[in-house]
Amino acid sequence: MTEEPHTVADIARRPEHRYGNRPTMKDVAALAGVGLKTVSRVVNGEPGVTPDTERRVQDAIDTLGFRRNDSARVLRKGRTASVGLVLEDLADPFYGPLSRAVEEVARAHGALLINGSSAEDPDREQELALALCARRVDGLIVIPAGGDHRYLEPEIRAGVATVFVDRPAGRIEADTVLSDSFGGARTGVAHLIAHGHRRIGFIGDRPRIHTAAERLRGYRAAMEDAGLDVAEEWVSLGPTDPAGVTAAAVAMLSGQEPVTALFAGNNRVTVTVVRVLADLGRPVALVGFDDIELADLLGITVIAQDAAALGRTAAERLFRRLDGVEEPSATVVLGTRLIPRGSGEIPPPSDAV
Amino acid sequence: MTEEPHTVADIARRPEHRYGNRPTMKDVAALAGVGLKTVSRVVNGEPGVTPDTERRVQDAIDTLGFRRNDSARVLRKGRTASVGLVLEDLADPFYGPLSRAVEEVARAHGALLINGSSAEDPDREQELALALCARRVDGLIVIPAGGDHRYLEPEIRAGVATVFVDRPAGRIEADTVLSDSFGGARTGVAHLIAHGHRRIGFIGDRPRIHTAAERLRGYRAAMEDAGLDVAEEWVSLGPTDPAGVTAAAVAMLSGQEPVTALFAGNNRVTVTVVRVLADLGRPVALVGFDDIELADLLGITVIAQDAAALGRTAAERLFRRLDGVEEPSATVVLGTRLIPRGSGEIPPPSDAV
DNA sequence: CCCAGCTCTGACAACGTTGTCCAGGGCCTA
DNA sequence: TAGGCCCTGGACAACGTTGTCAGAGCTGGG
Repeated sequence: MTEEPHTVADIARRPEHRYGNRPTMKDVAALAGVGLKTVSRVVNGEPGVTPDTERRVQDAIDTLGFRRNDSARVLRKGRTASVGLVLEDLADPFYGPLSRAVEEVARAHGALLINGSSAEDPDREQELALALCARRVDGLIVIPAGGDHRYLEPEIRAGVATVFVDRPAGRIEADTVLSDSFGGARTGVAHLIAHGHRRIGFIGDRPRIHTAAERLRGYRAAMEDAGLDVAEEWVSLGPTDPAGVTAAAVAMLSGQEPVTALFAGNNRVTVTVVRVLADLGRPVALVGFDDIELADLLGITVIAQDAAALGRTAAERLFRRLDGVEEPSATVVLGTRLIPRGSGEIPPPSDAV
Repeated sequence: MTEEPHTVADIARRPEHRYGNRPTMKDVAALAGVGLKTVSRVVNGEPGVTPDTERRVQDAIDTLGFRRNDSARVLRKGRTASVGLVLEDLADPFYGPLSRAVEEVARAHGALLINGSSAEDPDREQELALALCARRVDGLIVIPAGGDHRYLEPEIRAGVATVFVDRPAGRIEADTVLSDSFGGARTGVAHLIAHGHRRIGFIGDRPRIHTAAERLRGYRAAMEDAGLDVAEEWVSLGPTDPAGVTAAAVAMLSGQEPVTALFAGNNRVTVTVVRVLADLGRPVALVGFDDIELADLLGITVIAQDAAALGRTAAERLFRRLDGVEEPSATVVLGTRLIPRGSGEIPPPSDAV
């Protein structure tokens, strides 16, 4: 060492230190009476330091409350050991488990997860994803809100591993993990048809959302498979706020030829529809896409997708990329599961055709 | 500029560039034929650049797909414009809205939110919080899992603004935002007593969790207010996994003198208890702490706390600190609300004392 | 015609860390 | 005892950005 030792008081006295007076390795080195690099070695558990020196350094670290500045470390090393997750809304119960699953995988790989909500806004998705890239996350998992992800091309080319989940990427080729929205909806609607329904309503989200379009397609396919026509007034395509869904459901359930069954396109729609049906007083069959907490108690038949499996699969794929595995990008489609709980097995009223 | 222009191909040809061949400001400067600092000025929208120069720089940026490296920026500037949130479990529906509320406030202040789950493990909470500090987050919001937060003292002294939410900090003085667990539980239990119950069970979490202890205290206070004794077998203190709660509930509901009403200490407990009661076939009164989705349809009376308000309040306090407001640390307690929906208004059976 | 004052630009250092490389000292062997 | 080797520790550069400062070019007034 070349300078007189720095004490805690010395450092606290520095007038305008940027990190609010944080000690650096240099301070630790000065206090311990060793060189800068020796401190680095101790901090990183590198070999080549005698136990005695190590103890002196460790004491200095504890005395000063030193913590390594990862920004500087990242700058030097080029890897941040962090991955980003851009999702639609953390408050949506579907994304909690997904995010948690990603976090667990990241943790197992020693990486930190940074996530943000796009609020279903394409601009905000882009802003967030690029902000994460500016932070130099090693990888990115995106639940697309928008339909054009070419803005990520420079990043991907620059080496940011990227995986899309729940919805496919737009106008770009990339790894993708999806639930089988088409097949799930088709199964669910076929289930209603098998229980005798002929007039079945579909309440889903705007078709610019890929899963919503796929579920609508599944609905139409099931109807067509059974040789049934679809009246336009049986189909509602968002928005899916409670008021919109309530209005749509009420419309379908009234009039000359009301639907006798409903298929709900996602968890939020299901919840609202259940409320409408509870007020209705007349039994109407219902199958919902996505499982919901307490659905078993309410006897709601659902098409369940495994949010945690989606997140886990995507994260594992991401880390395989980060581990250097080179393979062509692929799309993985995870299956869904019909869980009959009563509401989907209600027969149509006898006076219905 | 002093070097020959860098082209996209030049940069791609670099053998071992650490960020997977990312262009830097130097590259942009070389391609645009300007100095380094001019690029910096353009990127940051600083004045003093002629429109013509700015256009040349912007073109080079677009051509190369340049994105500023925020790690280097942070290192230089000392502020990261990011805050960390350490919570218990992102998959818990209570924390989704809380996290989302924090994110919204952060966004409004131009900051990014980094969050992680402690899984209710004190060691993991510490590991996560310190990892966030190493990333030099400007501020930290913590939902404590452990009871000793002295490990944060050096960080706080070094200028990391810190706010605790939902549970108080242990052995350290800091800003805290809480729900009124004691008052809420007392109100809920008093509600059951007002409806005629004398033997009331309490199923909560381990008392080392502050909210759990407070709710237990509220239960005991309400019972004492009414001059009622509490039998030890009426109180279950976790764990709150479904099996444990089911066993506890079944035990309290059987025997010579079963309880006629239950108070559930949190949302997970409530859900499990509702399942048990559904299987029981006999009406038992229930009040739960925390609101749950669909609780209205199931007619569950709850003590509701506002998770989003907790998050918002904490985040606002955090950013006031970051904006330089100096004031003594304080604890804010947010009120709870009793929402009667039926289950809490069931009277005891007539043969009960 | 010259210089003051402005605008625009660029050279340079610094942020805190890690990788490279070299020096010095102790120990073993011949 | 001398020479070589290994082990420990330190000096220095570099990562990509921003703040400081000074210089170049231009305009306008004296």
